[in-house]
Amino acid sequence: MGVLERREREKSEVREKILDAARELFIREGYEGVSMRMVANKIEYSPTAIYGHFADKEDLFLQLCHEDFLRLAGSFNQLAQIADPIERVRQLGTAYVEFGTKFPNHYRMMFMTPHPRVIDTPEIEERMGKGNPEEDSYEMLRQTVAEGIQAGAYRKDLTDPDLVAQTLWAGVHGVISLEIAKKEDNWVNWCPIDERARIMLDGLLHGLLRKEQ
Amino acid sequence: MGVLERREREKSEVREKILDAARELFIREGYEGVSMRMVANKIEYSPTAIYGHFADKEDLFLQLCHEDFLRLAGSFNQLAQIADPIERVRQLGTAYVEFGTKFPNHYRMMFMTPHPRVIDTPEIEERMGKGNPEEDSYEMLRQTVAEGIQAGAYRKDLTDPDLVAQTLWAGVHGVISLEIAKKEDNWVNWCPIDERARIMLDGLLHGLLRKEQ
DNA sequence: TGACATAAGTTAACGATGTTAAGTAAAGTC
DNA sequence: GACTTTACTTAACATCGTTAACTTATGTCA
Repeated sequence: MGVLERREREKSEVREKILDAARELFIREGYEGVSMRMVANKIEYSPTAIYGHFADKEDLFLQLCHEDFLRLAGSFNQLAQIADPIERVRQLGTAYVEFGTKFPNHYRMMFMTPHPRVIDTPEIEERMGKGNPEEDSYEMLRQTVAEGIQAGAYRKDLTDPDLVAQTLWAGVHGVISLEIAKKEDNWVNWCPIDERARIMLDGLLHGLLRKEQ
Repeated sequence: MGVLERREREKSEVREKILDAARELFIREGYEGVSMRMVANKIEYSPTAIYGHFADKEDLFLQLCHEDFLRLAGSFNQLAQIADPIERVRQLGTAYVEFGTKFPNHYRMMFMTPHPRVIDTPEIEERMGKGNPEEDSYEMLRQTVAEGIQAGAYRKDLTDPDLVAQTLWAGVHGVISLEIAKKEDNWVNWCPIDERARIMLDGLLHGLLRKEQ
C-alpha cells in the first residue's frame, strides 16, 4: 500500500512550500518583519495550515536555521581535508565570514538572538537526523585548534583548546555581527568587510601563535 | 511666572517615571518582552500617557540606550588621561567589556540590533544635547589608535586607524555578543567571560603591535 | 456499496500588541 | 466668567500568534 507514502510525500511538499516561502520572507524582512499570515498568503493557504507542519513561528524559523547550520557545516566539512591545522583554522574563519555576509538575516537569528528554547527534543532530533550541525561545527573548530596546540603551534601559555577556539570564533563573529548591526551607522568610516575580516584573522592568529611562526 | 517651569518640571517627573519603569522592565525582559501596557501599569498611568512623552516604543527604548551610551562615554572619558595609547586602548577594551556584561539587555539593543531609524533629528538632538556619545566613544578609540600608530607602536603595515579601531572593537564586541546570544548553549564548554575577554585583547594587541613590544 | 475513520485544511475567534482618535477635566489666561 | 491649553483617559483599530470547532476529501473495511 503506497498510499501512506504518497500522502506523506504530499504533506512534505506543502511543508517544503512553507519553508521556501518563509525563507524568502525571513531573508528579506527579518524575523519580526514576517507574519504567519504573510507566509500563508504567499503559498495561498490559510494561516492555520502552517500549524499542521510547524509548532509555531519560532519552530518554523528554527527549521530554516537548521538548514543553514547544515549548509555551514557542509562548507566546513570541505575543509576537513586540509592537513595544516593553522591553515585549516584560517580557512574555517573565512568560510564563516563568507556565510555571515551571504545570509545576514539568518546569521542574525542563528548567532545574534538568544534562543531560550531547547531544540533537542526527541521528536525534532528524529526529524532532523542525529547530531546538531551547530555543535559539530564548533567541535570541528575546537579539534582543529587542539591539533595546533598539540603541534606546538600556539603560544605555550595557551593550553586550553576551548579558550582559543572561543576567542577565534568571537573574533570573526564580532566582525560579522558588527557589520550586520551597525553598517547603517554612517558616522563610522567603515572599512570593507573582507579587509576587516582579514585583519582580524591575521591579527588574532599572529597574537595567539608562537612568535617563531 | 514660574508656572511654566513648574509644569515642565511636573511633566519631566512623569517622563522620568516612565524611563525608570521602562528601564527596569527592559533590563529584566528584553525589548520584545515588554509592552507599553506593562510600562503604563507599573507607573499607574494609561498606556496612551506614554505617547505624550515618547513618539513610540522604539523611541522610548532609544532614550534609554542614549542614557547608557552616555554612561559608557563617561567611563571612557575617565580613561582619557592615560598617557600611553596602548595602555589606554587596553583599558578602553576592558571598560567596554565591563559595560556589556553589566547591561546585557541594553547592550543587545545598542549593539546587536539594527536600527534603521535615524536618531539625529534636530528635535532629538536638542533634547539630548549636542553630540552623539556613541560617536564620541568610537572617535576616542580611533584617536587612541591613531596616537599609537603615530608613536610607531603598531605593525608598520597597519596605517589606517579606522581599520585597527574597527578590528579591536569587533574583537571585544564578539566576546560580549557571543556571550549574550549563546551563553545558554551548554554544548559549548564556555570559558569564563573575563578570561575570554583578556585573551581576545591580549591576543589581538600582540598580533597588531610591533613584534618588539 | 455504504457506514466509519483519518487527516489536511478551512473559518472564526481569542487575547494581546502598538498606536491613534476623540473626549475630559483641571489649570492658567484674558 | 468665557476661552485655550495641556496632560491625561477611554475606546477603538488593525495586526499579531495561536487555538477551537468545523468541513471535506480520501481511504478502510463490513
